[in-house]
Amino acid sequence: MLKYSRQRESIKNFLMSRCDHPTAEVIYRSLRKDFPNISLGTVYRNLALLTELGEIQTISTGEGPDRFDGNVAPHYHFQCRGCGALMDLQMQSLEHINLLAQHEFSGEIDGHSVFFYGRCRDCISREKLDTNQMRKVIDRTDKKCYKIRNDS
Amino acid sequence: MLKYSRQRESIKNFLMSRCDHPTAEVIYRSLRKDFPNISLGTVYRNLALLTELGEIQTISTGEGPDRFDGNVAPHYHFQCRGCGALMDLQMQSLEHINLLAQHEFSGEIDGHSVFFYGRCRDCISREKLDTNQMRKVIDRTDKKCYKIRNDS
DNA sequence: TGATAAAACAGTAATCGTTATTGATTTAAG
DNA sequence: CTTAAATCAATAACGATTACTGTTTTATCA
Repeated sequence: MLKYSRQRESIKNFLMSRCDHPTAEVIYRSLRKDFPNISLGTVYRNLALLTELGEIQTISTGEGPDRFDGNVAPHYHFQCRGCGALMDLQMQSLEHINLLAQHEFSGEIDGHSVFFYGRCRDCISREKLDTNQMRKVIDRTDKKCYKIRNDS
Repeated sequence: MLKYSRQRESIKNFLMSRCDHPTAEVIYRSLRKDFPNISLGTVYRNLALLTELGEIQTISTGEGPDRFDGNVAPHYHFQCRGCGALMDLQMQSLEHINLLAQHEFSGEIDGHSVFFYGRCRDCISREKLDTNQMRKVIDRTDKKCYKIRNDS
């Protein structure tokens, strides 16, 4: 039987308030403001539990620690080769690639995971700066944190 | 300066002889037949070096240890949810998905990684067996180990 | 060849991210 | 309010990988 816990609720709320897919460590450091005695193990345990319940998503990037996503609506991710930032992509579903993969395959394909790589806008700006001998930044647009809707 | 090493050559040869994307541990255990004193650190160091040189590929599955692939020609992988086996897929390139991802994105997308999931043929057979109260296997086709050509 | 320097080695300790264990605390149901 | 189970904090243990150390191998050049 699942019992309520303030720590778990707080972890979920924190994740839903962010779009940068924080690590367990980042969540831990933030939650210590509200729960000075919370332990990293509690964070990991609840992240695993919430993932099992389907309330959040665990994202394994294959480089460094896992990232966590409060948005369980299907969507794809981009990771910047420059700064490592992980961000959501607004794009259609790629269901059709399952059929392409199935075509010459003897097993049963029922899903896929896709990551896109490249440079984020900020790193592109920074590179231009570097090649221009650190010319001053004139206008620096802020990073947008858009939400992909869960319902619809 | 890069110097020849028998251990490194052997690791590369071993990887090129297989299509099951072994882990460092598996490579290590196999190489101990030829090099009784080889250390796991040597295997890891050379796998990292060979990857850097572009002679092999490191595959991070996000579940358990990394896998290594002697085939650096671009191709996609399938992982079985039943037995965890990682296998090559024969399918066309998915270059076009980069454009789909780029469409509403402000950075620059230059690559992707795709994994497919499901059940391999062997696990599907095993499941049928289970539901049929372990009826005897009549004909069991062997696992094929095909090679995707590096040249073309 | 033999001497030399750099690279690679085996062996081992350390690191990182994560999971498991323990005895105390919190939750929810009677 | 009692009780049992779930959760907790603290900490130890774990698996995969990397770093360190002193020795051996490789390639260069005398």
